[in-house]
Amino acid sequence: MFDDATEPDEDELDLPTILGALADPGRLATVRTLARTGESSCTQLRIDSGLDCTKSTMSHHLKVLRESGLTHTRVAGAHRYVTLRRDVLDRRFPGLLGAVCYEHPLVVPQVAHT
Amino acid sequence: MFDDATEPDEDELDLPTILGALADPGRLATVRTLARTGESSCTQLRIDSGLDCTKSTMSHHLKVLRESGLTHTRVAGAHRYVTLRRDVLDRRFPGLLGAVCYEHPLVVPQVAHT
DNA sequence: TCAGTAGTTCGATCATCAACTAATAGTTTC
DNA sequence: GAAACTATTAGTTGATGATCGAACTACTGA
Repeated sequence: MFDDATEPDEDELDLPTILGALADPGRLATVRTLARTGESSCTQLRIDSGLDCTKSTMSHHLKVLRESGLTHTRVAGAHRYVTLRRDVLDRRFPGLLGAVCYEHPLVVPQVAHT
Repeated sequence: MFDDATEPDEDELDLPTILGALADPGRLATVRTLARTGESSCTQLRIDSGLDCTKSTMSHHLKVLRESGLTHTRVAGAHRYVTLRRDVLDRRFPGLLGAVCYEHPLVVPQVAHT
């Protein structure tokens, strides 16, 4: 009765859909956490991402990420392990993960000094 | 009575907000058109982007793009000219515009041949 | 001044989505 | 099998957003 936990094929990826999945601050934080920690679970991601939400909400976010094609879910017993689909995403949308995952500091105007 | 047509400052840009603006297929097409053609008007963008929508809808999309910080609007008489804020965006989110504006071909599996 | 053009705003509709509580499915352990 | 645990699903509510027609503002030029 549970989902197959399958994600779309590489040729089915849709950029607006992916951007929509990333447009939620919680999901963006989750993707960044995945980029940093690698494979993780629903419970662990809720901790590491610092999201203050219920399990069901986190589960919902993970479903949106999976169905957009951003993540892959590996079912193993009572656990589901989520990973970023780096290879696929880098092929279809080169530079996107990098641009989105790493915080860039605000450029502070510099005053020349000796 | 009309808007000031001002956009947020560089330090106010918010990535989820920008991704949300780009998550609409029509707005993504508009941004790509702007990247290709440079400064353009509401009417021209509606033609060049191939969006089948009314003026009011296009105006709404342009407002979302402007308020997200993606575009700048120059008011000149009866016209409003829209441009992509390349410099600002490339500083705050390096690689994002490139990843989002240029369509990458599907990689077709290759068979080795002599 | 009046008609025409460019673009915005208003108001309404319809769809989507985030969030929650509560219930359920499946696994592991006792 | 019962209990504990992980995670998903169902159902609801409230908010946001896409779209449109119509009215409106603002400028241009005859």
